[in-house]
Amino acid sequence: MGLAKTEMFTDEQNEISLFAKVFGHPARVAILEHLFKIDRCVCGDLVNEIGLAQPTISQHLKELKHLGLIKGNVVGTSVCYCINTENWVKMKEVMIRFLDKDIPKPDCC
Amino acid sequence: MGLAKTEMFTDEQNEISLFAKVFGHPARVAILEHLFKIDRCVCGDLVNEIGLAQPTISQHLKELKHLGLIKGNVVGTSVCYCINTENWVKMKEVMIRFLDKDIPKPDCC
DNA sequence: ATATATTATCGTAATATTGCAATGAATAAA
DNA sequence: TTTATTCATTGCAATATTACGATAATATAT
Repeated sequence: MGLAKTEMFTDEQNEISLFAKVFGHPARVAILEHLFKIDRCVCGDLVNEIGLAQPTISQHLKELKHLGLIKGNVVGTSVCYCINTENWVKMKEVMIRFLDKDIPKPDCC
Repeated sequence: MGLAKTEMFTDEQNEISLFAKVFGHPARVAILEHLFKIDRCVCGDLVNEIGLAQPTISQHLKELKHLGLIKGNVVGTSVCYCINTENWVKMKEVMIRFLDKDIPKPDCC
């Protein structure tokens, strides 16, 4: 059905999957890496930087913003985007808690 | 077109997005967490544990296996799955390098 | 007011994902 | 050999995602 049955999972499992899903496209990874690299806020040169069409970039930005990982401020006719550092740190804690489990004995089967 | 243009991104960006995509469904998160929890290898009780139909679980397992994050050994009529610890550590390094960037100054825009 | 620039939204086509019933393959037990 | 058990695979329907052209919305400049 193309629809994840979220009701049968814990809130944490659903949260992890939502964060992971937004990282599940290289364009969004590239947008985030560029925002980190230039440190200060950014506007629409993401289109030039990445090479996808403007509506496509805009759509990816929307998803990142919707999850709270970036912020966008209107500056004149353009929009300045930047990392939402507070939420990024929270997300990082959730994801690292998931990734950083005790490793079981090797060759368990 | 529903098709990511992977050729315009770096290998690392594509790798990150592939790992993230597999975590982008709560069932796969739940499978992995259960495999970590019971520490020793696991077979088909994942269906009971999670509550999705057997073909659905089997499909998710296939994706996790395809990415190398789990291993599966045939034991009689059942199959024992476990974390592929070596690859998990490698994946973790890639993901944490992505997540753990220097945080820019707050309120940059 | 008009023109320009920038970004968001809408609509649409192509493809991917999710979930499961039905079925198949393999092994173990009777 | 027959039957039961377990898991994989196939096929399909429903939904989601990706990408972009066209267009709307907003603000600035002339």
